[in-house]
Amino acid sequence: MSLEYAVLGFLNYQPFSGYDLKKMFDSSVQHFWVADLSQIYRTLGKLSEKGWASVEVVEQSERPDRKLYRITPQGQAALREWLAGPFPTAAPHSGPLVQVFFSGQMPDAVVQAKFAAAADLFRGMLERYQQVPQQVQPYVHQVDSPRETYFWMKTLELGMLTMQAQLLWAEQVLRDLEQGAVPPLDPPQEGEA
Amino acid sequence: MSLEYAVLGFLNYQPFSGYDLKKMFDSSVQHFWVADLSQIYRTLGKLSEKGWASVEVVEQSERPDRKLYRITPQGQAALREWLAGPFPTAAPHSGPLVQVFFSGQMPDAVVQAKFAAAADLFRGMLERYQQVPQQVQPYVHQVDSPRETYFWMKTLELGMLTMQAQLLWAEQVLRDLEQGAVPPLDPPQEGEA
DNA sequence: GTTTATTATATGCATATGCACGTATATGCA
DNA sequence: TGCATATACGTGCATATGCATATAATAAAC
Repeated sequence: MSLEYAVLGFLNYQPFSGYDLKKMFDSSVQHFWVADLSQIYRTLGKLSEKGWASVEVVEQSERPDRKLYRITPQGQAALREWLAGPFPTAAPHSGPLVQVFFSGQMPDAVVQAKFAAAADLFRGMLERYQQVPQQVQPYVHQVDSPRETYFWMKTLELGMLTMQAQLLWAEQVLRDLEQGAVPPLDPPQEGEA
Repeated sequence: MSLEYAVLGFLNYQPFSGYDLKKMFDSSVQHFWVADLSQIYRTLGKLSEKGWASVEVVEQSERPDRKLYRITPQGQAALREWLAGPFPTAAPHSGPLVQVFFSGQMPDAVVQAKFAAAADLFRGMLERYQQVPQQVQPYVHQVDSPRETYFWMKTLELGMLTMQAQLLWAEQVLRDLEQGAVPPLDPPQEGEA
């Protein structure tokens, strides 16, 4: 449901085609919302069905036609209503933490490899997050509102804070493993002895 | 997909009925995986279809019959394989952050109310997390493995760290709002003037 | 006395998402 | 020549999830 309003939020800045929206998503909110292109197209379809957006076909020679979507007054009203409403709290579902929860069933070597990979992954994510300001730069100029920029940066800040926390947490497990601070597997393995 | 392995992970400790699994989920992994009862039943069905779990109907007088699910050797193999495999990285989708991202379109009063509510929500979550150790206590005794307990507690620790970070972050926005550190809305409103 | 909660299992339906694939044109690279 | 990539729009299918609802018995609360 939030994708609908994310798209609406972007359309409230300026008209977009689905293809351009995908770029906008990838360069601005990738740290908290990864949007599939097909999902964006489906959402745009729903928005125009509801009358929350209007479509204009822009013909291009040498390139496929573009469909420019523009937010309607009804769309703006719906967006405002949603933004003023309660937080869309979703139940958490973390696959990685499921693995961590049951990691005690694996030997140290496997756990070590897993957390080393996780730490690398977190470091990579952090680096990508650090590039977000440059990536949104053109949009910051286009929208040209310090207030918007403040909240955009706030979402990035939270992403970096939590990613940093996850990295530190994984590194702590790695240290515990090195120092023998993780209780050992009771039955060393099964089979040979 | 991870739910399947979460259920399998619990079955690897001891046989469970769907109803009891729901209680296990709610008292141990609620901070990173909230499971719907119907979803648990469906997953158990799939597990026994695959031969990863066997079913035993336990008849009870005065209560509905229970279906006790037991992990099979194939199930144990599948679990081990998954646990040793890569992290199941899922694309992030945060509805709340979508709202924050577009909050600049709302006046200060609305934003203030939203972040105050968010901070309250985060505080409530933190309190619930703090009760998890007591809630898992019986299971800690049953499973009786310091190694398992270590990783169980690690997931809780990460949950508390990130929740704490979110709370601090929301309180910072609230302070910015109070101190006028958030850039103002350009067109005060629309309509009257 | 009636409603609600607890124990216990399940189906049905709407919606969201991911991934594969299909269509079409033009450019650049090997 | 062939293949990948960028532009641009989608459909189809499998799966996951949430919520409502059905069934059925007992016990407690109002």
